[in-house]
Amino acid sequence: MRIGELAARAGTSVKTIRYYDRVGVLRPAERGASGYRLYGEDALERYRFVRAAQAVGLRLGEIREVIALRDRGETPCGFVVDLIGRRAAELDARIAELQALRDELRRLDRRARRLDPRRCDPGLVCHVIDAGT
Amino acid sequence: MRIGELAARAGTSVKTIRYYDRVGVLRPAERGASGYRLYGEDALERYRFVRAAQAVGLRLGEIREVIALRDRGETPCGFVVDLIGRRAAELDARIAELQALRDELRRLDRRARRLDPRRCDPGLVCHVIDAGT
DNA sequence: CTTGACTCTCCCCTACGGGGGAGGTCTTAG
DNA sequence: CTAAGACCTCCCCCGTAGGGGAGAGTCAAG
Repeated sequence: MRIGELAARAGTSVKTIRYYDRVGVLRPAERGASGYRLYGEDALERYRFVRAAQAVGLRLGEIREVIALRDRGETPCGFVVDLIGRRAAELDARIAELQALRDELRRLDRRARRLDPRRCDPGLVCHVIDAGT
Repeated sequence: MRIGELAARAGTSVKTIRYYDRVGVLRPAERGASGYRLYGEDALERYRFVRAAQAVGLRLGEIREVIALRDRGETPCGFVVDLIGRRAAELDARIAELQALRDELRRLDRRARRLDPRRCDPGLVCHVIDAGT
């Protein structure tokens, strides 16, 4: 099938399919004489895999590596578990960071309620933030 | 003082100070005859405010608005509290999202341990991810 | 044979906060 | 006076996953 049909059946845009070709996660089976990308039925399944992998936080570059392993006949499971572990660690760090920021905002908000806006120091931009430094 | 001295005293780069001028959060007091940016002592304090505001998640565009309010003689406290509230809500949503993803990764990891790599379906790219769809 | 839908490549654009470097001017110490 | 170092503007670059549109070739139906 051609790119338009694949995109329609996959429920995505032609641009996205072309982009996936470019980054190497979804290559067409072949190119027609006119240069058109031609895909087999398996392209649909492959597309769904890419989406599922993206949904669990893998980047297209990583997904490409997973697919390359598979195409070389190896089982990418170990590699995938590794990736997932690393992503989980990054995620934990990121969540902790955001939590800390969230706590800081809560603190600022409580302080803002205690401060009197009329007693704002004119030399500062805003005592809500300035004093919290 | 000129831009190099301000950057050194603030512990940042000249590029950053120029960028802050461009986006309007830290304007020089004046320009010398040669076009050089000239800053007063207060620039250092203003710089610190910008950093503090960035640290609590405000974007430069928002910081510029806060400063503009202040420069118009108004107290930006209410606006700042508003901004902080909105940022907190965004943060909550983002944290929940990342938590959900983290839980999904945990689930995948547990499943990967139960699956036998040797019984990977050759028709799929990776059963760890595929089956989780 | 023509027309309209489809496809191709190529290039610029998004958010965000700057970094790198070119090419030209200014200042200041020796 | 001259040379180094500081400064100026302007333009392109990073990451991520595409979106928008130009200009040109291709395919199918009427």
